[in-house]
Amino acid sequence: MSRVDKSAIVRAAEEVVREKGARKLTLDAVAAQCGLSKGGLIHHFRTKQSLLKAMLESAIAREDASAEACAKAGGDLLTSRLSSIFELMEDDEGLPRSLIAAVAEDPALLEPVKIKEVELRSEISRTYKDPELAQLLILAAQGLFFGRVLGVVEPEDPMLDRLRERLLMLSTDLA
Amino acid sequence: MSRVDKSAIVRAAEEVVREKGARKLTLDAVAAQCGLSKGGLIHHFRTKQSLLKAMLESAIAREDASAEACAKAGGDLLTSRLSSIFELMEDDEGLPRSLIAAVAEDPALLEPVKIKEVELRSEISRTYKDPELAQLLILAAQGLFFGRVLGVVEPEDPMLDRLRERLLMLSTDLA
DNA sequence: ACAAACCAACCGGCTGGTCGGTATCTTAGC
DNA sequence: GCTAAGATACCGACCAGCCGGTTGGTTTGT
Repeated sequence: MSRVDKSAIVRAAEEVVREKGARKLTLDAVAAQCGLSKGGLIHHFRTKQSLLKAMLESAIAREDASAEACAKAGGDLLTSRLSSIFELMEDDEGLPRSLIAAVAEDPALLEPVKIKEVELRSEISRTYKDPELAQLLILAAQGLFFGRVLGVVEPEDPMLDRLRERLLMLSTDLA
Repeated sequence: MSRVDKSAIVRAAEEVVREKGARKLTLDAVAAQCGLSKGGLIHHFRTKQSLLKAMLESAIAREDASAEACAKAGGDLLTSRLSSIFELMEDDEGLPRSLIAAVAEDPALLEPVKIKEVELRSEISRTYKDPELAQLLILAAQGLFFGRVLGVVEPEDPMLDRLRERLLMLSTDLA
């Protein structure tokens, strides 16, 4: 066993980005955050890129899990996805932070995100009578999400709740 | 007179980000791009932060000008804003690139963007009977916009045109 | 004993920014 | 109109700190 595992390192990296910004996401900073030497950190992730990749994968997995949980609870595709986006927003901002860090470092790292997105779109096209409108609802949620990522939307903004309500309403109308 | 002016430097910086990514936006790279030595560049922008700031301001000004032009042509507030977002997307990606570079370097640089956003929101609340729905339309366009910034939406995607049509339709319905 | 986990010192390249100088332009006084 | 003087634009060598990654070794678990 090890004192820390990979997921703890990923969390530490997210914490660093949240506290100091994507530009300050250095191996030293991550190592310090999880009480490891840089050498120890490198033992787990041989390059910084591989750490970024793990951060993205972890965030994607979390979003998928969240959407699936909502789907299990009876929500349709659109509602599940919308809920998971909002959950990510309220939650910990792990994905957004990872996104910024990754895209700044190397845009190619976003490939898995892109693939997920394309899958979602085709799934929507297959499921809904009016796929464009369904798309737009997802996009609106994502727009809000990015607004929070960039810090242009305050977390406490009451408008946020109203918009979520409205989106979920429109979503059930569509089903 | 000078061989190059500040706006030329800003354009060069955008070009660097577009070609090499936000992480490679270095003073040396920008200097090379506009045929200047680093010393010459520093003469115009004393720090990298001030260059980033100028990039953001330039991008914001461009978007405002675009929206205003559309408003002059008879569009209402929402339609104008939607059009300007789509125009930015097709155009040169100056703003998106600047956004990424800035947020990676120092999130505080986004303050002016945030202010603009808040203004727009209150303007929408004042103008429309159903401000939430108007908000959602803007957000959807922004979501699309960020999708392009991150490279998860292809520029040639035919869906893009359909979504734009749809958004503009919904916008005129709302007016 | 063997491997995996971890550490601390170190290195080379990059990057933001400085510095001392040169070239080009502007202005003033004659 | 000409020139001296000051300002502005620009150059390129240089530096100090940072950062990703290496290495050679020590500890820890089995």
